[in-house]
Amino acid sequence: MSSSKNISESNVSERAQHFLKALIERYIRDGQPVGSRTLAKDAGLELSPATIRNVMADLEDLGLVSSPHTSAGRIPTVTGFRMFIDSLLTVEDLKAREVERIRNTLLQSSDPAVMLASASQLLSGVTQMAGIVTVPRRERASFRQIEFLPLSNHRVLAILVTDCGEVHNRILHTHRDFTRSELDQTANFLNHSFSGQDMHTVRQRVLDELNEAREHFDQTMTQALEMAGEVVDVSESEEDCVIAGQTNLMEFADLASLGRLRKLFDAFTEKREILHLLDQFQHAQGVQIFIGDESGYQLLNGCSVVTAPYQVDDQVVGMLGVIGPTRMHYERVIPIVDVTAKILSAALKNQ
Amino acid sequence: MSSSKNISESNVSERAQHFLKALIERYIRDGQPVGSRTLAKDAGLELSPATIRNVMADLEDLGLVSSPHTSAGRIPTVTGFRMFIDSLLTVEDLKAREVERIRNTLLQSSDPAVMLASASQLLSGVTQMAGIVTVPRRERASFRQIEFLPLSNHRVLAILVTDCGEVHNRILHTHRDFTRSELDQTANFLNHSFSGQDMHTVRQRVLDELNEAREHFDQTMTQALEMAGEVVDVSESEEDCVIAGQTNLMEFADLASLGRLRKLFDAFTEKREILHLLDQFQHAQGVQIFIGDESGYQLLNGCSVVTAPYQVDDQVVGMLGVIGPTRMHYERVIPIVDVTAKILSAALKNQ
DNA sequence: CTTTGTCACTCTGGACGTTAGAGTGCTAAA
DNA sequence: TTTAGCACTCTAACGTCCAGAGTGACAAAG
Repeated sequence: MSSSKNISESNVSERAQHFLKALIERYIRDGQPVGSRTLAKDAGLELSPATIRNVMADLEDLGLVSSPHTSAGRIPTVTGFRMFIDSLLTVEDLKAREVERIRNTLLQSSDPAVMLASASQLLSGVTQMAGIVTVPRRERASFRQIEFLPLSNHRVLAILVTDCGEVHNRILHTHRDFTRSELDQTANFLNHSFSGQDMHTVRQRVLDELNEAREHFDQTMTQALEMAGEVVDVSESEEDCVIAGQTNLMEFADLASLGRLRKLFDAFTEKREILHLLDQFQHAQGVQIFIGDESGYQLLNGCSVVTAPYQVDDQVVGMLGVIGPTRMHYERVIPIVDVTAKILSAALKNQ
Repeated sequence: MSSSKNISESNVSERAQHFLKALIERYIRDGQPVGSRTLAKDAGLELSPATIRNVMADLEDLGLVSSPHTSAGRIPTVTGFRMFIDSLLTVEDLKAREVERIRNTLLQSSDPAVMLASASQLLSGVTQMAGIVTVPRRERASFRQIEFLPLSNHRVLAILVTDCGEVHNRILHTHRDFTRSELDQTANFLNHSFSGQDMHTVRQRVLDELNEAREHFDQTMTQALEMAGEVVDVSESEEDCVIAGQTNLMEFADLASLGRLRKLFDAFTEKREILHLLDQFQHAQGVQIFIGDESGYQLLNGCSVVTAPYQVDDQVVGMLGVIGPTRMHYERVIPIVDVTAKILSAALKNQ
C-alpha cells in the first residue's frame, strides 16, 4: 500500500479540509459543480478565488474532487465524500419534537410486522428518499411456540410464533386427516422440546431426531417431527425487506436517467442484492454509510446508503436505513436513521 | 345526444374502418404518427396516398384520429381506439403451449395468496407490462373457521380461515389471560354459529348478539363475541391488490416523462384509486378494457387497463389484469388476461 | 362521383455557427 | 504565500438553415 494512496487527515492541510467541507456542503445543496469564486465567498475565510484554485488543484491531485470538464467547477469524488463523512461532518442532534414523532409513529401498532413497515415509511417520509428495513430472518429468531389446526381434506394449518412476536402460517398437506387432540399433542411435544431455542438449532435437532424416530419406527414421533420440519424449513424465505418511498428517488436529477432508475427499481423488487449488501454489515455497530459503488454494487453508483442495525434483546436481528443520492443531507439523515433504529429496538423489546 | 356525436359502424364506411384498423395496427407497432404514404402500402388495397388522405380527413372529422401537427401523420384518438377494440379487433387464440405455461405457473403453489402473487407476476412477465390482481375482500368471503391461541401476557392470537382457504392472523390484547380450553370453547361456539356465512353477515350478527349477550350479562358469551368482533372487523383492510412488473412501464416512451411515471407509480403504492377503479367493474363479465382516462382517472392518461374478473364458486371475488400503454398489442393481451382469469378461478376452486 | 397526380405550404428535427458566461491554469507581481 | 490578470476552454443557449415528411387543395382522369 503506497503512502501516496493512503489519504488521511495528515495528508491534507487543515485549510484544504476546510475547503473540502465547504465545497461538499455547497455541492450537496445545489447539486452543481462548485467554482472557486463561489467557494471563496462560501468558505468564510477571506481569500481570493485564485488561492482557492491552488488548493483545489491539490485536492484534485489527491483524488478528493474532480471537474467534469475544464471550465466547470469541482465536484467531490467518492473518496472526497468518504473523508467528508468520516472526519469533517458535523452531525446535528435531532430535535425532541422529531424524536417524539418517530416514537409515536412506531408505537401506533404493536404488531412487529406493521412496525417494520411503518419504520420504513417513516424513514422515507422524513428524508424524502427511499426507506428500507430488513425483516428479521426466521432462522436467526428463536422458536417460541408452534400450533396446528385441522383444516378440511388432509390439510393442517401450522402456526409458528417467534420470540419477537412474529407469526408465520403455513398449510401442510398430510396423507391423512388428524384430529384436534392428535395435533395438540404433537404441538405440545414440540413446544416442550424446542421452545426458546434459535431456529437454526431447532431445524438441526428436528432433522436429527427425525432420523432417530424413523429408526425406532415411532410413527407418532415421526409424524410430529415431519410436520415441524416442514414449518421450520427456512427455504421459503418470504419477503425479506420492506422498502418504501422508492418513487422519491425519481425526483433526483442525479439519477434521472431512466435506465439507471429502472435498474435500481428492479433491484428493489428483486431485493436479493440489497438484502445481501445489508446483511454483510449486521455485525457493525451504529450507523454505517456506503457511498456510491463502494458497496461493490454497480447499480448503486451515485447513491448512498445510510444504515443502522436494530436489536431484539441485545441481539442484532435486522438493519434499517435510507437509500438516496450520494448528494444527501447526511447531517440530518444520520441521526434520523440512528434514532429510528434505537426506537425500533426499544419498541420490539416489549413483545 | 346528437346523432353526429354518436359514432358507430354505420357512420363510418367499410373502407374507412379498414384504414382505421390498419392505421392503429401500424401505430401500435411503431408508436409514431402514420402518414398516408405508409398507410397506402400497409393497407393492402391498391390506393394512392391522395385517396388515403381524403379518408383520413373524414376520420379526423369524426374524431377517430388526429394529427399532432400539420405535417405529421395521424395517430388514433381514444375514440378511435375504442372503435378499434369494440368492433375491428381480431383476437388471436392463445397457443396451447402458452395456456399450459400459465396453468403450470399458477398451480405451483396451492396457497391462494401465493397464487394471486404469481398470477400478477405472470401477467407482467408475459405481456412485458404491469400485472395487477386484486385480493378478494375479506368482507365478501365466507367465514369457515376461527381459532384462538393463548400467547403470553394478556394476548391471544386469532386465526381466521375463509372458505377460499385464506388465512388471516390477528393479535388481540385481552384484559386477562385465557386458558387454552376456554379459548377452544369460544372458538367452537363461534364456528358452530357462523361457519359458512359470508363475512358481512357474520359481522352484523356478531354485533347483534353481542348486544344481546351484554343485556343478559352473559360474560362468557360477551367475551367470545367481543373477540370475534375484533377479528371480523374489516376496517383493517390489509394489502388489497398485488402489482408486479411496474418497472416494465419505464420502457415505454409514451409515458416516459418522469413526472407522469412518478404519479403512476405513486398510485401503485397507494393502491386505493386503482382498486376503486377495478372494483367498479367487478360485476361485468369477461374482459373489460379502459383506454386512457376513459376510466375517469387523469393519471391513466396514455395507459390502458385490460381486466377480467375471477371467481370462486361462481361468485366474482376479484379482478386481475394488465396496465400498459394505450399502444399495446390488444390481440395478444386480451386472451392472456382472459385465460389467466379462467385458470385462476379454476385453481382457486379446489380449496 | 371517385380516384389520382401535382404543387404549394407547413412543421419538425438535426446540423451548424455564434456568443455569453463560467471557470480554469499559468505567470508575474506583491 | 497570496493575489491579480490574462489567455484559454468548455458548455449551454440561441438562431439559422435545410432536408424530409406530410398535408390540403385543386384540377384532371377514369
